[in-house]
Amino acid sequence: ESDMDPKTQAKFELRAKIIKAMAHPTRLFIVDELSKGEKCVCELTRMIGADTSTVSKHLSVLKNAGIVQDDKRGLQVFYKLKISCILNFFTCVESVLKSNAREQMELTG
Amino acid sequence: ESDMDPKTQAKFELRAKIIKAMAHPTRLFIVDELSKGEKCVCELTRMIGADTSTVSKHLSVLKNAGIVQDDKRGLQVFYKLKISCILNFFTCVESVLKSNAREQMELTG
DNA sequence: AATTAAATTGGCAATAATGCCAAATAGCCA
DNA sequence: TGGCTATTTGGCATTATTGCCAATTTAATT
Repeated sequence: ESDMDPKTQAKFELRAKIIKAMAHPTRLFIVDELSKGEKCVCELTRMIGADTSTVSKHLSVLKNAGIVQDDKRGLQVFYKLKISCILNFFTCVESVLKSNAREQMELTG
Repeated sequence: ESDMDPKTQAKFELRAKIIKAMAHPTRLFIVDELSKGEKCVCELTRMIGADTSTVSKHLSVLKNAGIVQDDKRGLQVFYKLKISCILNFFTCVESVLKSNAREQMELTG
């Protein structure tokens, strides 16, 4: 009866996992920063202002999803974007926000 | 010291909210279906095979984010996509998945 | 008015995500 | 080796998300 058979379900779960990896303000910030070039965990930690372990875990979520890749050089681990189309997310999210704002304006007058 | 001042924080939280709305297999399925044309809650419920209230709540998450819009006609409420660039998400997610699969292949041999 | 169908809302238990601390690991250098 | 720095991992309390049931709302039909 339903169209969400196990195969379809699995397909969308796989896709959701990738998007879920982006669905956090800190991780969006990280992706935004990495779009400008690779950075080590220490620098991202400084920028974000959270515990190193917290940042490390956010990075592992992104890495696990296949969005970033790491490169250990000496004591530091450098992260960089693996898939740049991820940045298109921002463009679209921007237009959703713009549309929402316009709507708010119309309601407020 | 940190770059994540309250303003920047708020900016990324707003963006995360939109992406979070997409970060669920059922909601991705819904967006995918709506990309083919508007559908009523009843039809989506049939396709998904979950409780009506569950589907309704998923729709309200998408609506709240500004991704879909509803239109009540008689007994039914029809939902449709409000922002079509959302579909670009799928394209990029697809390439992440493809890249991940390729990597798996290389590891497996 | 009563019934029925479609959808939303409230409530709640189960599960998942988050972020800190503490501890462990890895690599450098004296 | 010992100490130091960068990072990851384990553990855990707090909070958020999810999905079902029950109850309510809305609109059509008899």
